[in-house]
Amino acid sequence: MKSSVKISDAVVRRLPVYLRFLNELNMRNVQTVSSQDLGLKLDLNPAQIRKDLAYFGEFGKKGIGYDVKYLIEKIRQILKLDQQINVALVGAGNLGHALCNYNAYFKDNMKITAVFDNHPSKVGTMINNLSVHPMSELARIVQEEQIRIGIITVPAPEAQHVANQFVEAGVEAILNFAPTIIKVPNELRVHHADFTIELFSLAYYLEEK
Amino acid sequence: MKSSVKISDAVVRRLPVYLRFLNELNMRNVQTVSSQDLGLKLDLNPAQIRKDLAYFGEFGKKGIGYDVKYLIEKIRQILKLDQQINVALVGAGNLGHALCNYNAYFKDNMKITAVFDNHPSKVGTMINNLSVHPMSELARIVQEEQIRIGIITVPAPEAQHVANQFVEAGVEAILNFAPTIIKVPNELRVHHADFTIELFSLAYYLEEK
DNA sequence: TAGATTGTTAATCGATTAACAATC
DNA sequence: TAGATTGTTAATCGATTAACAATC
Repeated sequence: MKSSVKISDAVVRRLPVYLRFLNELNMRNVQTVSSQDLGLKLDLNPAQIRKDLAYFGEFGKKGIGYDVKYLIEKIRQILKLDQQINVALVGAGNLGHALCNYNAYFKDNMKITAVFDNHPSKVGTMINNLSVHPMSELARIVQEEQIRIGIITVPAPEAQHVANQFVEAGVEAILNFAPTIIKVPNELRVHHADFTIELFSLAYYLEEK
Repeated sequence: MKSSVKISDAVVRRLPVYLRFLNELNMRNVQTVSSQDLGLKLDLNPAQIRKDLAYFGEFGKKGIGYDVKYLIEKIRQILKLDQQINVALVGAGNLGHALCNYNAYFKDNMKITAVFDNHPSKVGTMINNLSVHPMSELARIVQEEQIRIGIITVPAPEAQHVANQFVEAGVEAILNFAPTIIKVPNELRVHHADFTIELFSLAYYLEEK
């Protein structure tokens, strides 16, 4: 792993895409894959894939390609998915519910281990095997369960407030689904999963009527 | 509107962000806003904002800034949100449900007008005021209701199949929430709303433990 | 008029792609 | 050995930012 070189966000975001397809190949018992194969399937330039991977080490074999199992292991290490990462979710609506359903899919790396919501009709109910806690317990549970990532699935007007509480509780990163920009201290990382942007920008590409 | 110049996707994706904040300003009865103000609030470079807008026309006034109401109108035109755009959704799970709840939020521009799911326990149930149809009715309803955008909220293994049916039914664009890459003919536009990429890439930025 | 702010050009920065020696 | 494919450098392409004349 060549440290010192700053890896761009564009590169980091392609790693999960590689990982997902590699897992698929592995399940089909494919041993080896070339950047050519990957590029074809993922709509990416093979040179870009090789360059992305080369930031982190020499994972391939000239003339052969990449060993699928080995590359999976390496990308999991790079993304820190070789350790369990606990996640808390605030907002037990339909979206929050949907995300909890992914727990199975994530295997044992990245796991939603606590759900919060302040609405009286939600507190105490169960989502899968997790009970919904009131926000007053956020700080305590984040500490006790060593939760490192917070997911926000509340309506936009409440998102900043929830973010503040996550910051105070000590999470290291936030994934915000609310369609609004939240401000946090520099040492935290925030990603936005804002589908309204995807949907509205899609409209731009429709044919003129 | 200077046509001929190809507008990059990065520019197009910022337009909904501008629009959202402008709507907020408008609701607070703010008359005018500068690229400076916008940049501060949206974490963007003011020069970039001016350049983005200038691709489409001269919307501002030197020394003053942009008229909020006027700019809202213009961006809505650019994004084609000044006409109603009907949307179909396939996959009546929690995620599909969550998206249907946004209908109110979208006012009358972009509207989910039909929901589909092939699971017997779903067909015929109601989501808000929409009844869930079987997939066999997709083509007919897309035509009858002039649906132009398809949203996919089914599990990954079914996503490509649903996409094919959308293509056949004649939608112009697809928003795919399934964590897999779908292939469609070139004349269609596909956007991916894949939160697993956001979540996994977030892990990369956690502190080494 | 003086201050503010646009629209736009030029400069910079960064990301993608092509090309190819090295080598399995 | 011949063919395939990597890792990496150099070339290209595109996006962001700085700077500033124009002007409200």
